[in-house]
Amino acid sequence: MIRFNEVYETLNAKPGPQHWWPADDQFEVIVGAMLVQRTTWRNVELAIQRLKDAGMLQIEVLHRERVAAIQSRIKSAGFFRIKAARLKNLAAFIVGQGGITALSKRPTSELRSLLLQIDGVGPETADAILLYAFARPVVVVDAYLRRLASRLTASDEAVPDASLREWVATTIKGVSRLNAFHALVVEHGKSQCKKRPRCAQCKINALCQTGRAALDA
DNA sequence: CACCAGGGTGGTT
DNA sequence: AACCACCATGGT
Repeated sequence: MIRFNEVYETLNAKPGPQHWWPADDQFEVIVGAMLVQRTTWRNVELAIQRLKDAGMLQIEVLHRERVAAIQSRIKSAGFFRIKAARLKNLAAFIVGQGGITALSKRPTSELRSLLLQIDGVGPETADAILLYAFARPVVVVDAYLRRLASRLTASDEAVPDASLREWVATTIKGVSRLNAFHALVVEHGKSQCKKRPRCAQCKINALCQTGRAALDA
């Protein structure tokens, strides 16, 4: 297995963005999680700000708002038609569940299956919401982590998600560490070479060099 | 001009 | 179960 604590330390040694998922409240985190799908955070920030300016970034308001009005505010985040419909539906779901406070009282596994019922919330978004909005100790498995893990294996083999979850969970303990770990993985992933199968050609290869030494037999 | 970004869904083999 | 097209704007 891969010892991700060494990966963590390696990535953490490099200076990077500090407070990673800035938001005023839990709902803003959840909205951001939906908007950031297949989009840059930069474009999501603009959309969130435009929602705020219109006073729409509140559950009850968004729940009542016209889809067309939501669309016009989030265009910068891309896929604005489906995302607008999903945001409105998301607000309706939260209202139907008795609000964020009520949801916060649910056990993690139960909350996860609830989130997965929401249209537009898949495994990754659900885990990001659990970790960043509800502060649950959850491993977020995304494309960056998969690629990183495959590069830490001897011949760039794909690592099953279940193994990734298990390995990260056993080496990265606690909400704050899991929080920082996912942030580090994403930040590193952005600058990591995607085309080469090996890390030798990458601009940032320090991680993969040390990372390979972190492999168990 | 092509390619990509902190995915998910629905349809086809 | 493994692909596939699609969603759409903004940056490089």
